[in-house]
Amino acid sequence: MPELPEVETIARALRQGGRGGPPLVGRHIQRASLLWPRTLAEPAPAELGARICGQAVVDVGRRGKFILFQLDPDTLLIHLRMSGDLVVEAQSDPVAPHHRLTLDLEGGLRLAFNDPRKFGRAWLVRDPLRILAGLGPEPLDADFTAQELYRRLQSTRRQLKPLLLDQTFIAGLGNIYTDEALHKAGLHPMQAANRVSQPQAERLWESIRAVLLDGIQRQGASIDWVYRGGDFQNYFRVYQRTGLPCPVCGTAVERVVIGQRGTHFCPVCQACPEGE
DNA sequence: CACGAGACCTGTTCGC
DNA sequence: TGCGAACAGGTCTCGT
Repeated sequence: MPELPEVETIARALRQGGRGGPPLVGRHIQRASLLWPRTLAEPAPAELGARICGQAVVDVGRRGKFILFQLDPDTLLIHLRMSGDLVVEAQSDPVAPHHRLTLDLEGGLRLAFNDPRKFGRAWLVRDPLRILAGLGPEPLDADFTAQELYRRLQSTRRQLKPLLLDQTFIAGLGNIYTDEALHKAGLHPMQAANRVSQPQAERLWESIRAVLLDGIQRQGASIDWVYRGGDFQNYFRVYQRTGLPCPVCGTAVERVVIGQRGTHFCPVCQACPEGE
């Protein structure tokens, strides 16, 4: 489920209400339940309750694909990985089978980290930068310019697809939005980064921002049984559209595997680079 | 440095 | 219908 637009949508809803839930900011945490120990990366499970109880939610934000609950004085970071979700429900609701961590809040509310595949992780730390330090630039920030992207592309020969998925290169892109951005930019997913021209880099910069902003505007993409809410899946250009016509030229969309990830592209619009 | 494979997990869908 | 294989929005680690 969770790439930058989905994570942003969830963070906004938790901060200001939305998706049917009330805002969390200002509420104190009264109780913590860890139902799958490995979900908590830090601190040791035995320390969680005593440390988090009594802290208030000061703000809810996002960095890359991390959701940040700014407490006082700690920060709770949550990464949803493949199948995680955050839901606000009543404490009187039954605890769903895939809830891995729940926090009881003032007002009879429960914040639940639901994660069928158990890949998601939570960190309760004093300094969030310790966890976030390695992340690349935020693609929607003002200081992430086309020039900056071009400069970073020049520094490596890696293929574009795995490079854009690398969170240290740029934060927040996942399999969906990478395929969508490369198609919009007309770049082949196997193209070597340092062979992208400056005009191509500018087009890629514009495309990355456009697909992310579209995704946020649509409140993310809902696929299969995970995640619900957004409708960006109805506007996919290539992702999971193997064999269907490219929206630009009508050629059948192809699927290949690059870096162990399914990759969708138009063989005509995204011209095959020399030697592939 | 760059790449591939395997691990971590469960649920759904596809092919026979 | 049943059953195993393939596949899924992500990242980490290890070997070459």
